[in-house]
Amino acid sequence: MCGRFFQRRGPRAVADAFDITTQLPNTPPSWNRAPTQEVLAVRCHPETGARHLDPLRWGLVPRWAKDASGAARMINARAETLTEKPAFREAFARRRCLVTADGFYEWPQEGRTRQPFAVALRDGAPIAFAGLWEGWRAPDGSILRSCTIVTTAANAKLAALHPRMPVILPQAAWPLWLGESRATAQELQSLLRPCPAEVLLAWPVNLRVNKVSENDPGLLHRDPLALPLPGLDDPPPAWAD
DNA sequence: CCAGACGTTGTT
DNA sequence: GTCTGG
DNA sequence: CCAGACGTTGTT
DNA sequence: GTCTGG
Repeated sequence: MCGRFFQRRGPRAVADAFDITTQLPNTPPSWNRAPTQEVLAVRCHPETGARHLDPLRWGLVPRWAKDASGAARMINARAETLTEKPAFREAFARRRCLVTADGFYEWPQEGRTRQPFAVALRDGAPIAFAGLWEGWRAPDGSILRSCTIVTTAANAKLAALHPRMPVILPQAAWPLWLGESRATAQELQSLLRPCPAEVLLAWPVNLRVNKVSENDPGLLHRDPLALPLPGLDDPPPAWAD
């Protein structure tokens, strides 16, 4: 699944990677983005067609929610049931976005020690998670914009860590998912599959990542005490501080 | 009709 | 809001 | 996802 | 155990 991720790049670099020419938010990089926090999402403005990079709260709050407190459990949406679930159906049809990241964390289920792993693209490129967003009107009249990350079955690489993984969309799929080019629900659904195992790296990282308050580049360092796991990788050399 | 849920994950 | 359960 | 709280009364 | 907060 995807319950924690990291984004080493700042808004400027993210905007460059996603061809954003509109105004930039000042959301700082983070090595520990957690549910209920701000994440950076790419959205296509329905009228101008322009791409925007916007801060959204991670954890979708449906329009009909009475308060925003239940959001922490709506951090993921299963790709297989997007069209059925009342909480996501409308957003899937009209409010899709790309949640930007440089990688994510997984905590393997089996095992006594909950050794966290980082997962990233082998080439170090920015990641676009398939996302959905919603606007929720708070009692005071303000609008809370929130989002969720779509999950699918794990590929061979991640199956050792977890049965589910976030949907990572290739650049070619971005216009369709963002609604910049017309797509049927079936076409959109076909984008929601696991990315190829070969493009991913996974390595054990510092246990400090468990604590949301810990947030520095050192979280991504390989944990020297981690037990061997089939298909384990080394961190990208460029990331060793 | 009204009331109440509306989500994901994984657990023994 | 919209659907399900009673 | 993990970490941390989880309660009321009345007391000094 | 289960819920909330980050």
